Amino acid sequence: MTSLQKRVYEVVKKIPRGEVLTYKEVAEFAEHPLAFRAVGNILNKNRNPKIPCHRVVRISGGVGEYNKGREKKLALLKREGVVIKNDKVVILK
DNA sequence: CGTATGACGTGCA
DNA sequence: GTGCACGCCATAC
Repeated sequence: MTSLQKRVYEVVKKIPRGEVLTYKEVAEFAEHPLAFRAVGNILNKNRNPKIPCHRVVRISGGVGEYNKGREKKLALLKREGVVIKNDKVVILK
């Protein structure tokens, strides 16, 4: 269990329902701004249901991948109130 | 220890 | 808007 992994889990765990963070944001919050690549890896290997990893999307708004399938991720996000436009997450700034 | 791969991002043609 | 090359970090072999 690396510290990065711990931080990533902490951050992702704190994502409010109906909101999403980008891999880059998660990396920033985890104090490893350049490790967004590793963030994806960590989340991919993660099988902990306490981690809402489906709330982590691409910076371009794309939903990205998911260990249970992109469609599943989309469905979960929609169900939680996230607005999806043309298979892309609408990130309001 | 070097290489390859992956839930990614950026830059450029 | 699309496609491709490169860079980044962690993990698997």
